[in-house]
Amino acid sequence: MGRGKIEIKRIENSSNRQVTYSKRKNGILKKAKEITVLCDAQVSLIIFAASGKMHDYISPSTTLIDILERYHKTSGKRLWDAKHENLNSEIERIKKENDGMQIELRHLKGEDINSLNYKELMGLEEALENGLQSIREKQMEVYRMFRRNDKILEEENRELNFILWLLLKRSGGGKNGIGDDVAAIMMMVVLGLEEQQRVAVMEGAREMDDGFDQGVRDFNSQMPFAFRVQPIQPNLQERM
Amino acid sequence: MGRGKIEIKRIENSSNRQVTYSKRKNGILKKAKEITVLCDAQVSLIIFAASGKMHDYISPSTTLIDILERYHKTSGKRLWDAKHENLNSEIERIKKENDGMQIELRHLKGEDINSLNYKELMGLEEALENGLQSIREKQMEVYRMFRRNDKILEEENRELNFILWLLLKRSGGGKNGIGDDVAAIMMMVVLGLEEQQRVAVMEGAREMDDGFDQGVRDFNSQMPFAFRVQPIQPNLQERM
DNA sequence: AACTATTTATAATG
DNA sequence: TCATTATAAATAGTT
Repeated sequence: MGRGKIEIKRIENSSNRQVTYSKRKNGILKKAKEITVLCDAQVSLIIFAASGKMHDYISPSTTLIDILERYHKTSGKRLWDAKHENLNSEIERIKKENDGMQIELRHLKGEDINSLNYKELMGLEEALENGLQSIREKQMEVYRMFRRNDKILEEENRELNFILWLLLKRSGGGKNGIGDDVAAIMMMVVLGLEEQQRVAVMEGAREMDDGFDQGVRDFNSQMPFAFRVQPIQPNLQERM
Repeated sequence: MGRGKIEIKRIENSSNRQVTYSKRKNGILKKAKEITVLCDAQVSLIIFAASGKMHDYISPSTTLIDILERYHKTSGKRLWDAKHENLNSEIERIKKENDGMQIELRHLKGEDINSLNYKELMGLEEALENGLQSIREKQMEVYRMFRRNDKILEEENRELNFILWLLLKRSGGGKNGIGDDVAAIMMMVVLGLEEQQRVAVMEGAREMDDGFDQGVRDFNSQMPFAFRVQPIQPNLQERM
């Protein structure tokens, strides 16, 4: 239906092909609309050009989904069912796993155990005992960490208090005494020191004092307060 | 394109409509095939007649699924995704539930507890202790059931053995002895009796015997075997 | 994109 | 439903 008859085979000339595509595409769309109106038909027409451009027509009385559902029913062909079935079977699988775990959990919590036989009860008991043991070991570990931390803190506290006391005492009376502000600054410095350095400062402080033993005794009986310091174990707070 | 021009509106004459449908349907299918070949296009065409009859054409270089997938990508329209997404989200949901339970299970078994804080460890411990307690109560219950059952069986056994012994002893020598066959029948009868009746029979048997105490003593020392009887508690086997 | 010669589709008819 | 045919519609090649 044109100036000349053409064979139905791929149009090699690319631009001709494109033009013909455009014309015929419009023709088909028009025909699809017409048959819909004229004959009460329902049409789903999707056309992809070689370029990737898409054109479609769906009869207005319906939807593509509807047509596909009817297509599926009528032709019996699969379409997207495969995917659906995969998903469905995966859901089934996971649900089963789920149920199994749920039961196991309930059993471990001592629920729904009427249906269990003696052997199963023994197995459960063992599992629970093992679990309890692990938990308690972990708790003990945490406890030991606390205690260790406390000890370190206590020791540090004691040292710091002692230094402070020493400084304050000297500041008050002796000829070698230092001022309150200097004592405070020294404390801040000491607080920022590493362990070894702090020990060195301690040694120095001892030598500064006239009678060390007496100083310790006085310190133990007179020191009325303690410093707050940060815990040495990192993450300790998180564990509380 | 016919003997006369027609308006594009529903053909009221049913048979005309049907004829026109048939002709135009063929026309569209032909055009779809032609554009496929001429222009490298990919076409999916599904037509439903008002009668319900379906006709379709899918370009041979592709599949309907493929076209629908491309349609989905290109147009962004939903299609079957709603169902799909529902399934997917359910899978997600269940998987999460699953993971949660898995973690809980592992924790209850004392695994992967390094990340837990002290409070959580305490909670776990309590849960395990509760579980253990429930399990042990259940075990105790089963144990008591066994013991009760055993006691009842033992007692019954003893009584039956005693009766048997009594009968056999008399059957052997005394003037009041009964025959072996009669003794066997009596045993069967006694086995079928209710508790109270059996006790009554026992009493009778005692009176039958000349010296009851001596009889019991003899029985205890001479009886060489025990009867097998059915357990009284039903379902006891299942629990083993 | 428009034009138009020609082919093709199809409405009416038998 | 099938075949025929007059005519409308589609479109290939051209401008």
